[in-house]
Order: sequence, then structure tokens, then C-alpha cells
Amino acid sequence: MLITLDMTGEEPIYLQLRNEIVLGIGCGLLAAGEALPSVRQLAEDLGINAMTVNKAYTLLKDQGFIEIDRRQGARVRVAAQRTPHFPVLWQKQLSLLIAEARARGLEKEELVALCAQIFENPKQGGEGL
Amino acid sequence: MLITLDMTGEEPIYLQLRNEIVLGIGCGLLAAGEALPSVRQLAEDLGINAMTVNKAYTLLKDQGFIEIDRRQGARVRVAAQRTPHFPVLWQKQLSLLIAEARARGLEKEELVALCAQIFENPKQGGEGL
DNA sequence: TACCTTGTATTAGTAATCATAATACAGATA
DNA sequence: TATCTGTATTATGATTACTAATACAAGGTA
Repeated sequence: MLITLDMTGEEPIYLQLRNEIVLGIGCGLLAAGEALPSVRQLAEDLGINAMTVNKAYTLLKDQGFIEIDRRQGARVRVAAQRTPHFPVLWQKQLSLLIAEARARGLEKEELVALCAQIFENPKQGGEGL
Repeated sequence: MLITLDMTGEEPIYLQLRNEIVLGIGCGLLAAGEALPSVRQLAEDLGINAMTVNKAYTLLKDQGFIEIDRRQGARVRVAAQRTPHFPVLWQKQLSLLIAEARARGLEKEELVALCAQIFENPKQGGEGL
């Protein structure tokens, strides 16, 4: 999977990397059980420090998206993605985004249609606005 | 409208304040055209510095949620909330959240239903997960 | 054994953020 | 004149974020 980073922007590198991988999993570009590059390999490919990659991996592990074996490296988590409780922070962020949309005059039908569209292809995003 | 801040958490005060106001607008607790407290008044009520309130207000103004008249203070923006182009950052954040949901195994129907529910009452959030 | 790979703990240093405070100013209003 | 708006300025202290360099631990393999 191709990963591009914006080294000039304000978003931290490790967060960009984490988000790219989450998007990859969500889109199916990264299949369940698929191996991720080693921290050193990915760091070299991206031209960043290995600890920065490690920070992203650790974050993904703590959030339940990947598993890390000290011997064999990281891979996309197979099971248990369907956590019983969805993260509270996730719900708060979603509520805030929807509140912003309402404040800007978006109609309920538009929102629902947009969410359904993004669900199909999160990397493309919503082209209809 | 009642505003509560978490002074111990990690989220910046000015951001909490900004988000609370956005939620208030989105839920209709703050009507279009309604006046907001002055920066000094709100700062005193909340026990924070006036410049912190000013930072939140300036952010809300730059994002198109409120209008600020130097004479009469701030008020919820009446028109033009329906911006022709929805903020790119908003779409990116929504795409990321939906990708996270997919990665965790949420079904499309569940997502749509949840979004519709939150749209009705963003402050309540999604209780169904 | 020797060497490769893997992740990770530690340390460090630079930079940025955040909240606050004290003023001061411009403009409108009562 | 006195008082209310927002705002620009400057400063300060504390904290945190971010990235990097290095060394270590553990397992695989020739």
C-alpha cells in the first residue's frame, strides 16, 4: 500500500501514518492478518525515524487495529475488531462533526447519503459537496 | 446555554469552549442570530481568562459559525452557513471516522442509523453502541 | 557461536502549545 | 464622561509534543 506523508504540514508524522493505515484497513487495502513492514523498513522507505513509525504502530496496537509480535513484526488484527463498546471518543468526534454539519445547514438526508457514500470508499471521501 | 469545562483534562480550554458552542448551534440551543455573552462576561462566568474566550470566538468566526461586531459583541451567524464547499478538513475527518468504524466491523446500515440518530440530537450522542 | 532480524526502552533536545496576565487602544453607547 | 464592546500587544511560566540517536532484549538462522 502506498503511503504519502506531508512533511510540511502541521499534522504530526506519526499521526498521519496512523491515519493512513487506518484508512487502508477500512478500505480493505490492508487485509486482516496482512503483515505490515518492519518499523525500520518503513522508516527507511518514508525517510523518517524508526521511533516515529514505532509510535504509530504502538498507537494502532493500543487502539486495537493491529497486533505486534516482537519476533515477526506487526500485522493487521484478525479478530475482535468488533469491540463491544465503541470508543467513547469516536462517538464524541462523530457527534461534533454532525453538529458542525447541522450548523452549516446540511440536511439529514444529505448527511446520510454522504456517510453511505464514504462508507463505500473512505479514501475517496465525499465528492458530492 | 449551560457550558461546562473540564479543567483537568488534556483538551485545551479554548477548544472545549469552541466545541460546546458548535454543539449548541447544531442542536438549536443557540438560535441563529442569538447573542453570545461578551468575552469578559463569559470569562468571568467560567473562571477563565478573557483572552481564552476571545481565542474560541475568533476561531468560531474564522470557521463561519458566528459573527463578531466590535460594538455589539458576538452572535450566531444568520445566513451563509450553507457554504458552497464543505470544509475539506471536515470531510477528511468524517472519512477517517468512518474508516475506523469499518475497520472495527461496523455495518453500513448501523452507521447510517447511528448518524441519523445523532443528527436528531448531537448532544446525546449515539447510545446504541 | 555469530549475525541477522524484530520491537522497544531510554535519553535528549528542540520546538510548539497553552493559559494567563497586564495593558492599551478603537469604537459605540448611555 | 463613563462604560461597554472586541482586539492587539507583549510577556511569562509551565507543560507537552515531536523527532531523533543510541543501546538493549529476544528470537531465528546459518
